[in-house]
Amino acid sequence: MTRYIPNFTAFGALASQDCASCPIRHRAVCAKCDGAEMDHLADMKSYRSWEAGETIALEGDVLPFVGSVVQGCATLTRSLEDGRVQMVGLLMPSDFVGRPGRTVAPYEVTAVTDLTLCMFDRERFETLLNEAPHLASRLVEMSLDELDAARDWMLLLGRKTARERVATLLALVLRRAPTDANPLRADLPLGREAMASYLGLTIETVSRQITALRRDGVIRLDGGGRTVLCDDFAALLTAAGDDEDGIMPS
Amino acid sequence: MTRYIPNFTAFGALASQDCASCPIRHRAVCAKCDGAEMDHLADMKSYRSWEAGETIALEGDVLPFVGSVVQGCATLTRSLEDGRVQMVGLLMPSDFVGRPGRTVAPYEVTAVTDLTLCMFDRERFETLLNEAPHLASRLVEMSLDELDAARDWMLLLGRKTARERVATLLALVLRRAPTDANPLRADLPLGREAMASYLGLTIETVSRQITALRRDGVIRLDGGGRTVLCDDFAALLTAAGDDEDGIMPS
DNA sequence: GCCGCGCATTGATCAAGATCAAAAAACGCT
DNA sequence: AGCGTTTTTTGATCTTGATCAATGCGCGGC
Repeated sequence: MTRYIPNFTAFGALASQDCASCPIRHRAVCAKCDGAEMDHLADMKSYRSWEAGETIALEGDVLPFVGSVVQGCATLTRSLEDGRVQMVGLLMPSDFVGRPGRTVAPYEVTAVTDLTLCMFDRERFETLLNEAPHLASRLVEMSLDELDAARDWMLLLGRKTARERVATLLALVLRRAPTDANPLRADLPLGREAMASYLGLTIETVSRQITALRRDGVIRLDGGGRTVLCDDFAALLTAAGDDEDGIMPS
Repeated sequence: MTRYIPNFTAFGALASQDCASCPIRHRAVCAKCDGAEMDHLADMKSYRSWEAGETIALEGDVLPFVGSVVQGCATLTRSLEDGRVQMVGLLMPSDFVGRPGRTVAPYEVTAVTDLTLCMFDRERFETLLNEAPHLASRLVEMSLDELDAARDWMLLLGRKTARERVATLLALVLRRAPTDANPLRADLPLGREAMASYLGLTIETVSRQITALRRDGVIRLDGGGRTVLCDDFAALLTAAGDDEDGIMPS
């Protein structure tokens, strides 16, 4: 039974196969393939880094690569002509980036922390995809998980209250945090503005709801509001309006 | 250059390859494969119909098949414990249903009109996927298109006004309508309740916004509010807050 | 035609969150 | 440490869409 984490990081499911850094992960992708194909993958890789705040691609840019996050954190955003912005995805380590079969990025990709990507030339990756059925069918599953996560977020954006939205995001970040110790603790990769953008709210509302959750003893803050602590994760999930515990049968 | 329709129907992209009914479409999927595989597909198919209003699967149900819509219209919905419901997808003819690699349906699937599906046994389809790389890599692209559509909808749910949401949905329905004649005309497959569910609004708000769009001369109604007419599609797109015309480079 | 039911529209009021505005922390820099 | 910048918090008010409550309309049955 594997832990199902309902967010935009389903591509990271690969990382559950004993590999945290990029090269090992891509080896895991091809676990069912023979050694030759693994070498082929290793051969195609390159790395690149961006600083916090840098734009990786604008809406409509040609993206010549696919790849995955090695370190750091990036956001995907879509916007309206008049400047309204909605974040549609949050990329964390081990998440997949890019679109085999499509040249153009349909949303803006921005590094929110210093970021390193492991990249493959898109066309060569597509060729590989056509030759390695296990890789392709794994990628289908991953895309569909990603789709489920997007649809979960639609439920949040369409029906949840401000408090539930904020609690949901905090729970998501805490779940993905490296430490499992009690109390749960995680550094927020996103500032208030990015959180608001992700949640379909304004900065002020996010701030007020965080204050309210703190007042109610559901969470504590540290490090100048950049670190969340949680003693009672069940209470946080209740505040998120969604007390399923994220365990799913395969 | 193909028309990019930003909704949940990206799976229908297959239908652009000269095939409207299900068997032909699946043949198109395997256009690059050899004839034997096409026959294999034909062999595995079965059909089933549901009446308007019937539930096809509940959240958490085991879905033993994958397939596609031959005729009619279905909705995907996700809900919170307290009864709040959000529609997360609208399935129209030629759209794909189901999740290779996953047994459980993560949302409720309901027929909104009389509906016929063309189905494949899920496990046999997965086997096929592992054997036919072109099919798998095509399915990756389709899933990613579907993901883009879901993320477009996140922008709508997170940032658009009630008027923009309603206009967006009407534009979407008109775009998918069979007739291209002027004035544009389409029967609404969804009642006000389903529209509200899709748009993250209430029935009353949807009704008021439709009235307002009618008052402003952007649309007309017919057939007791079940048919939309539109003389000025550009005006509708403007009201949708998103006047890109849906043309996308491949 | 007339009745009854479900669906859609319209109206009055309310409340959650947005907006406008200011104060308070946190952080980087010299 | 001191200063300026940026981010976060807090406060007051306004607006959009939700809620509560009728009313209207279309359609099928007899």
